[in-house]
Amino acid sequence: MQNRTLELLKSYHLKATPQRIEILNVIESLGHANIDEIYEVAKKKHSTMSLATVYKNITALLEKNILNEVALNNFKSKYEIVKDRHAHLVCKECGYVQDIELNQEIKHISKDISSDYNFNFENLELNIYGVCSKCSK
Amino acid sequence: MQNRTLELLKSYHLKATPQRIEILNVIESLGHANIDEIYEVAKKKHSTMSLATVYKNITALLEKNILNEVALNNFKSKYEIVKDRHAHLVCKECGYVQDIELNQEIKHISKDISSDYNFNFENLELNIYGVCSKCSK
DNA sequence: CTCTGTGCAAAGCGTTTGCAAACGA
DNA sequence: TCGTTTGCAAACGCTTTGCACAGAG
Repeated sequence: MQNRTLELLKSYHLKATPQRIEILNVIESLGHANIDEIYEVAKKKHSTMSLATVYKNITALLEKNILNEVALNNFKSKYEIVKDRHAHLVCKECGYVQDIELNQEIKHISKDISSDYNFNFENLELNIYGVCSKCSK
Repeated sequence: MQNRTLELLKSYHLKATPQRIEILNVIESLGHANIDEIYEVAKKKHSTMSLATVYKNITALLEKNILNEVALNNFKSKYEIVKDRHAHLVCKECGYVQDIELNQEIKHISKDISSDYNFNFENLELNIYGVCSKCSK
């Protein structure tokens, strides 16, 4: 797990319990994962890990902006470590999410919106749905 | 309700029941609505309308691509009548969703992606999160 | 007339909550 | 030591399902 994440935990007075660290490790290694995936993988290292613990931690980490929710059509939300702006390729078949770079043009949009629609911009989410190479075979 | 929608129902052999038409009317008039909102509003005209009917219809209409799901961070999914590409302004406070035009630049992205990532592009969803004018007062 | 759609009640799941014990700081 | 976190089990709420009846085509 990144040191930055550990520091974030400290700064928010969230204790670095083995369970919490394991959850963060799983999310980092998978890139994006839903509750069940996190639970299943984390349980391998931490046999006593409970689903309730996963839920409680996800909620806490979302509140502190250490994690980000990725709401998906047709699939359960996935979670990712907060990182710089990027877009998602989402496979409609298997639900796999892949990060791609967000090009400069799109980043501009935010400013325009704020003024055009009297909307207090915070962040932008671009999800591109389709079928991944694996599933289209 | 648009005639186009009625034709779509016919072409898919979905019966134009009063309940189904009312549900479509509610979604069209609200723009975007979640299950409960649809149920509450539709019930006003159709006092016998049941929640199960709403669920079943939403599922059927999604399958036929007459409706589109709008998955949201922190809120229940909303549904909209399928329409041309557009983006969403999403208020983090109240969950209100507003359509905005999707500019030309973004539409280009789709083609690039397909080749760059060996990804079979289908559609793109751009959600811009922030606080609406009403909530920022 | 046929077959889809509706409404109800029950079943099924995913998620949250309360609490006692464990544990990090 | 103190306050947070964990794990369990129960509670909760949303969604789905089965079935008999109604109704659209």
